[in-house]
Amino acid sequence: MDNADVARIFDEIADLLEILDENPFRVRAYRNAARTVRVLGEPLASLAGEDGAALAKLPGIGKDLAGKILEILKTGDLELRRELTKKIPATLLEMMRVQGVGPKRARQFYQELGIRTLQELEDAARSGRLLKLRGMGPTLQSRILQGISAHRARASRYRLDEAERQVLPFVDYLRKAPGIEIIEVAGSFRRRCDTVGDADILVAAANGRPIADRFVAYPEVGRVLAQGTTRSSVLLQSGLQVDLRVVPRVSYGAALHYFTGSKAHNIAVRAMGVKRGLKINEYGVYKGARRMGGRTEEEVYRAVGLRFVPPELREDRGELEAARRGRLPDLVELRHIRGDLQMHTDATDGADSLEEMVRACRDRGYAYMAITDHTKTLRMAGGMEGAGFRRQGRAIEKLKERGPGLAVFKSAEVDILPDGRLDLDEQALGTLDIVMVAVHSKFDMTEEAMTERVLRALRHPNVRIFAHPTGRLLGRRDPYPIDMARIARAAADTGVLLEIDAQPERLDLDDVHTKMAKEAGARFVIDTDAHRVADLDIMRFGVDQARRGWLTADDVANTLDLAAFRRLIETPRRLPSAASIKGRPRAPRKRRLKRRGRTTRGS
DNA sequence: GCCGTTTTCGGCCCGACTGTTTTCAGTCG
Repeated sequence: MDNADVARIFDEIADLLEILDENPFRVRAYRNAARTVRVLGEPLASLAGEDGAALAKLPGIGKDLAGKILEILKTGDLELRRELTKKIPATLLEMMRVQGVGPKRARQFYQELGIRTLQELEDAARSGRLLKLRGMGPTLQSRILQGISAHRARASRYRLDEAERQVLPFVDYLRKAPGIEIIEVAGSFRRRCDTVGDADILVAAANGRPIADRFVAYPEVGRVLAQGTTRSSVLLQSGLQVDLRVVPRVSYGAALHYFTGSKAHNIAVRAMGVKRGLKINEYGVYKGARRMGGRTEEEVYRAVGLRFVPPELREDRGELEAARRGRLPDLVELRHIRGDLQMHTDATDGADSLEEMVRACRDRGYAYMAITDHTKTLRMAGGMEGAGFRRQGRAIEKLKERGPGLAVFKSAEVDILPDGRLDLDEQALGTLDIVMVAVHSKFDMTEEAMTERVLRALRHPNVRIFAHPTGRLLGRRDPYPIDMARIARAAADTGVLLEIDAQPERLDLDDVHTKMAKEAGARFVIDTDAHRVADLDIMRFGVDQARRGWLTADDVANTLDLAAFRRLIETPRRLPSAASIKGRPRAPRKRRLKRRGRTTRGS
């Protein structure tokens, strides 16, 4: 059982308790615990110990929930969950995923009509049986039918780049509505989450009516879910839900803060307001009837004694405590990036030539770049043997004579073989300026075996960068099992740089692992893994994720100027320490103090 | 079920829209 399994069980219990109309704060406690567990960088199992005392120090997890985590880790399930599912079939939970069906209606369907599954609900709605229920009319019944078909059709979340392609043209269209003073996309899109569930467009305007009218008339709209003067929602034909909010200019900052979220961050900020006798809502900050601010986000934060928190950090992962202490990180920006360290050419699976990639990097103003074609085991990508890299090396040398306008490093994305050896002979490795390693095969190993495989590769003295460390492909392939906490400690120990791969379907490392690895002392590179010239422009997605992982420019090696970067890669790497060689987890660090935010070092 | 610059007990964020209801419950974000 890993962290995600524990989180899933806690969420399931929250749903079941909600259907049973239990104390809503108890429900929230389970949801909070699920969230804490889900964003925890290291495995619960390594933190648990015998009595779970360290678990009870995690935010939102007390003695009881710590015990339940231990129970899940030991038995794979919870007695409480089995008890609850005796009263309420777990199949009701899928019904609650349908828009318009919440805990009350799910229970009503089950208790009064004996409906247990989504299919039974659809049958009942089609035959009109739902109309017998109190509070249920023909409109709701057909709305539920629509919700069921949308639920079946929908891709659950969109990658950030896919969401951009849909939302930005919509914003351009909406911009032409009369009376718009400001328009901006908020929500997880503004926080630059790797995937987006729905898009929130926020508008400042005196009169919301004409804006809502234009909003619902957008040609790509498939269905209008709601339309009001301040809030409207549509479902695009693609399945993406887009919400519109219109507020007066004077409330714009409070509304932007609120609709940017995250929900957990907002709740925490509002709770801080409550302690100061303030009410914070999307229209402003109020003391009694007196308005204290809300025109800008800065005013909202100032009201609760905080500095402005960049949207990428607003996940209630310690940013409020850091803001209170004036220790928010000065986040890395796209303009800090001086070079791109992973890209492919037509020598393997890239589309463009060496010369074209070099010219494109120079045109983007970089000071340096690295060519990282694949090694031989990756046959489907046309991986090369040592001879191929020597040939490419000569081509790079020749190019340099013509003065390409930036430094071009000879590199390779070397496969880590299943036993941890590298897929390139020592002689060829020695000719490269930078050795990057990655896993591309045999993903089905155990976590222990995969971790040892990678650790062995990282101990090779030539290795500088570990690329896309978990191998995930958003929406297509789960990360392979690997103990990232151990990998991060080894990276910190040896000076191997961890990659944040900017491909929107990778974004690997993700934000949670990045923050954890930073706290372990690791450093990073952000690169595009470009397979054609146009891919070089996706660097910004990698920077977004790095920011979500709390990285500053100092944490990212390819923000160094050429001279400093050259020194870094020409300095022999640190040898791994004994602890790292044995792969033994270090003694638990003194951390995870009770208060949220104390888990992160200042930056 | 958690938590403590009011507290170890009594709180726990806040508002909009819809459909059904003659005053509000349910859902959603």
